Amino acid sequence: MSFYEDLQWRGLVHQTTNDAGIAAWLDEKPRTVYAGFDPTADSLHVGSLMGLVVLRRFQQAGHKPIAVVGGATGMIGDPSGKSAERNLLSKDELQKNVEGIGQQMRKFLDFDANDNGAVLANNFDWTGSWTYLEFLRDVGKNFPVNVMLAKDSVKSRLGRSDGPDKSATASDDASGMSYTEFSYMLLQAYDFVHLNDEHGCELQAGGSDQWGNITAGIDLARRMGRPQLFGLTWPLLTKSDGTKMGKTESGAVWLDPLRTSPYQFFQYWVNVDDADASKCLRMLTDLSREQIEDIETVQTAHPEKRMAQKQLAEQLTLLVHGQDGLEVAEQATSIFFGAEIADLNDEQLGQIFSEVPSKELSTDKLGGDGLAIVDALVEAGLAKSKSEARRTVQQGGAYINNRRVAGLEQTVTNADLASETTVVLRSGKKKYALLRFR
RNA sequence: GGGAGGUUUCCGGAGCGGUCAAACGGGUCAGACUGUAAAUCUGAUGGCUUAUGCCUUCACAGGUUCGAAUCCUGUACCUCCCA
Repeated sequence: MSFYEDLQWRGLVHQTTNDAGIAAWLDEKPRTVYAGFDPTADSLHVGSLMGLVVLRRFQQAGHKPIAVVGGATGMIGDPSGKSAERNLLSKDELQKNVEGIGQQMRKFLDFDANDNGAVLANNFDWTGSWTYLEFLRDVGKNFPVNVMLAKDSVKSRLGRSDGPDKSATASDDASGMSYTEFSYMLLQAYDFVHLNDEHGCELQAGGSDQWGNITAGIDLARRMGRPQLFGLTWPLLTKSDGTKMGKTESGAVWLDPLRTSPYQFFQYWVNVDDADASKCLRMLTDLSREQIEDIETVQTAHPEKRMAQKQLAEQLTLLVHGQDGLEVAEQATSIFFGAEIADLNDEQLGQIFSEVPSKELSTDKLGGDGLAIVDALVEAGLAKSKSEARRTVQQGGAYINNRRVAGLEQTVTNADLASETTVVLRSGKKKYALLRFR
């Protein structure tokens, strides 16, 4: 199976600018490909995973990937897929974000390979020093406004309902767009030309919402006398219910362990719907076609084993957080789902329960008869009042180190320390809190 | 400007002088079931050293009564109707 066929099988090809020839073109010799990333935060999130994984695949197949962080375009805001004008970020914020993102990319791309080492570029570097007049003369001149107006990304924002897809063009939220956003396309188009000049980049990949920007770049290159360039888009990663992948009630799922812990990250994937799991396996993991098909067979026969979700979580956590992150996530998972907590040290507990609230108490409390379970629950913040704590215990919903509390008379003593200083309390299925005794 | 009505525990909403910490529904929290799902079922749901006890709560402030969320007076806010 060729590289391109593999991409297709994985469902990573949505549209290309040359369906007939691109497979052979990619096989012919190593190509240079680029994809852009939005520096709206100092970390990437699951939404950006597709781009990273696609570039990674290209690199593994021998092609040279360029990750472009939009330091310049980020100052303007891509109107594609947005329904409203975007807030602009300051230069400093963007600089910080670009650095953070570049760091994360190292996990996906090899920047040191000899022949096809990945390149990280920031388009602010080649656009930041432009003057307005230069830009208008060199780039703007090559953009017919009527063509720009015909792009879906523009059309939907202007609320014109004469597009090919009338239903998607919600004319009732015609919020309009500023001249600044209108110009976004020109900047991204020029990126492609620049990368072709500097790195011989011939292919731009992006999400399907980037199609208009990609073709704009190809058009611009032609008008400016550059070679024929190519474009490829992947489908947007959506869930079977139509919503975006990588969002939880509490916000985006980030790749930065400080924003989304390895455990939470792992859990996100374990909880993916059955209907979406195998799609994600294909698109996002490095597993081979055979492996994935095996998993799918098991999944169909025994959905309750959640094989696809487990594999997905394991593969992606390993990729994003490394072996250590995966181990912590798995350990945390077994503990959060009932395994008894014992024989751990403070450091392990601290990692596993990093986002669990904790409270420090004096060691004295453990002496004598110990600390009454009801008081312990209140101290740990798991119950608002003693009455509430009492109810929880009576209903069998209180746990010390994942062992169910037998009754109201039970106390927390030295024997209950799960590590040097810490007792893990739990109320109900998922609510944990730590008591640290100093 | 004239007229009518409302304000209750997280929300909606009963309550019409004692048996009201206050029906019922929703939510929430526990438990069971389960695939770390959904649905369902069970229990709990003001606080207090769990008590046939005490304290705080029915817009706010006073009053009548042995006794008030319930009656009266005033204050604030809200809704509706007629101009």
